[in-house]
Amino acid sequence: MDKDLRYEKENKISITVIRRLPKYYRYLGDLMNKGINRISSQELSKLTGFTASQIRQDLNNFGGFGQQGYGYNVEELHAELGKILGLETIYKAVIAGAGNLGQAIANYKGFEDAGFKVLSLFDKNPKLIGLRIRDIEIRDVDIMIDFIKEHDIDIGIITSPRESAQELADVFVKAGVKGIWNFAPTDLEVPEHIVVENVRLNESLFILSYFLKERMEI
Amino acid sequence: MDKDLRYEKENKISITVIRRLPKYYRYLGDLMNKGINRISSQELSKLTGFTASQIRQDLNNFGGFGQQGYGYNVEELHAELGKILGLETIYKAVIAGAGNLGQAIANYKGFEDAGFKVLSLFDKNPKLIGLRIRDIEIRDVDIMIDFIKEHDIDIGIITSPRESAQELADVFVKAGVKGIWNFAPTDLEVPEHIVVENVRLNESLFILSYFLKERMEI
DNA sequence: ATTTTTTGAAACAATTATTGAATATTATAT
DNA sequence: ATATAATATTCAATAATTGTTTCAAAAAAT
Repeated sequence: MDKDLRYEKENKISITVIRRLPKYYRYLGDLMNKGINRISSQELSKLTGFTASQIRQDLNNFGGFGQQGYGYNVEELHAELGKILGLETIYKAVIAGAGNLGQAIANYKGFEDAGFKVLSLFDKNPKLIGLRIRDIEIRDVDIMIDFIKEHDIDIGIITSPRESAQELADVFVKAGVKGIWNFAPTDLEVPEHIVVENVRLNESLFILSYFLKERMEI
Repeated sequence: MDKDLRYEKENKISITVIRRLPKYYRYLGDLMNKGINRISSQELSKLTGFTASQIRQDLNNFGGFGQQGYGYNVEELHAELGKILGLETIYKAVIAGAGNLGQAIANYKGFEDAGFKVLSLFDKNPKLIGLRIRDIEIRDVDIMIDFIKEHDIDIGIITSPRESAQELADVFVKAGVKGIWNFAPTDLEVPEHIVVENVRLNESLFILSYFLKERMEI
């Protein structure tokens, strides 16, 4: 297939659809754990809160996984969504910023279970360098670029204060990571081919505040 | 004004608009720090990436803050957005789950600066109880309900593992918090009048994964 | 006083979500 | 075993929402 055509084809699935997939994936995982092996869009609707038709349309973007009169096979759909989300791949990651947030991420087994392996943390604080979170070592940020190149790291995670975020992103890009997971409250400037996903804790809290205020006023 | 009418009026501003406000607020804050006191929608567009007309439309939902031929007064618009987002209020919060993530939030000065004051952390781990993060004490989760009632806490923050999240939410609701900021990867069931804002770290990471995979395939 | 800038509002376009018809499968009843 | 009813997806059409473009009016700059 022509590369550009392919790109267009892939590209036509909108971000709003993509952002719903992880939720489907999560509920399907729950169903699997409960030993349920069959589900209709209507039942999934009750669980997720999306309408049944929206769920069907979302899933149909990627192929006809369901069967008329039967519904969806839980295990199969879970696996398909895992493939779509790229969760069958093992990604190698490093964390820049070994404060509480960086440590929290390094500590969280859930990410490793999903195929995201943190190989090292980096910090400039001498008191932290040399320590270990689980068995992940905290190294000097000065050697980060070499470490990334050497270990062929896919994902750089930024959990530093805002001020150093762009600088760290530059190092990540230079070192050759493919994606950046950014927790700093700033918009990173990176080349087009680098994927950036932001976690905006501030914004999330502000939105909570907005609705709290709204609720009080009514 | 009639309560229901008021509600409808408030309600007609869509969540997609609301979710853009914090970004405007952030950039306006940056501009203030740079001593810039005037900005046009076109300049804001360059900064935020939203179109100028969308910015004007968004802001006009809340009132005509701009002036033809001049643009927007940075300080004034920043203040207005702060009001809209409810940031002039001081919110009292507690954190349920004093692991790395809970500690990270307790440690983050940025939240306190924005008017969110963490009065206590809670955990069931005896090794943590009694410790202090900055000057915030970690207390036994068993006394959480009384603490919340006594101190008239507005926001409950859940940074516990998934398994205990719903239970903690129930305690929060019973104790009378108005909103919950939930970091656990589960959908909480709470009464309608409680505001819940979720931070889905898992989903964010999965979306990064999706785009990484997509990029590799092209 | 004239030109330029810039907002705000309305018209238009695109995207996203819902509905309904057609079709296939399963379960039930005979 | 077969026919029938109920269930549930898929696909196309429609509706609703969201975003962009256009343009008149107002203010600022020259």
